[in-house]
Amino acid sequence: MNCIDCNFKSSATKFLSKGEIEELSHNCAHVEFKKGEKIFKESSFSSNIIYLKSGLVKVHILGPKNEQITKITKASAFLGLPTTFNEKVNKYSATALENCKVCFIDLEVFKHFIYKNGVFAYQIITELCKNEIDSFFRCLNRTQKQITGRVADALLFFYHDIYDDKEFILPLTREEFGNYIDTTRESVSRIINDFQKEGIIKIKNKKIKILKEERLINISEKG
DNA sequence: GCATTAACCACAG
DNA sequence: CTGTGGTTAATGC
Repeated sequence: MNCIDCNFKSSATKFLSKGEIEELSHNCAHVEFKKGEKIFKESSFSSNIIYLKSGLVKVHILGPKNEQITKITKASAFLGLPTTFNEKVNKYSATALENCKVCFIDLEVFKHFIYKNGVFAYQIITELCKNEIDSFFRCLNRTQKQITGRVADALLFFYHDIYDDKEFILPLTREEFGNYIDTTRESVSRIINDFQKEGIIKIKNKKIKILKEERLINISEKG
């Protein structure tokens, strides 16, 4: 496996020197996961940085009551920075929502790049900052919007950030959808059906088509 | 009080 | 796994 020819390089990896790419090649394992498989597991040992090359993933933590879906990430992205960088044990799990291609990068080698290559480090920091801002907004939305607004948010998220298409297959069960936006599967069902009755979306099982984006944005903003 | 919101429970496809 | 209906608790006019 040679990383030079990889078509899925992260914005950071593009700034590695020839020698560094070579070093990466020798310390990186490519693995494929099928939909539904766990990529890494909370409270298990890990000494790798995990990079998602293609596919879609849910990141989740087991809470006292149920599984909380922290975020949904599509490629390309680093999955296990905060969980591995200064920790021996994973603080959360990641599960494939679609078939995924993933690279496991040796932590020591990765750290070495950070020490030696400033531009590489800068790119990593940029990604981390973006993640933090995203999580701030998700926190805000979760706590200050009511469920209708959160469902609208999530639908717009899938449209804008994940599929870039008004019609898509929801990669989550109703239960997971609930865990993602902090509510119950029943509420998700009801609100999605209400949206359909009002002609805002069209839904058949997991297949969703957004008909009135304006209305969704409006609902999302109103909370 | 009365209405709204949302969780919980139960039952049925 | 989903959808629906009834019930209940909390919150807001």
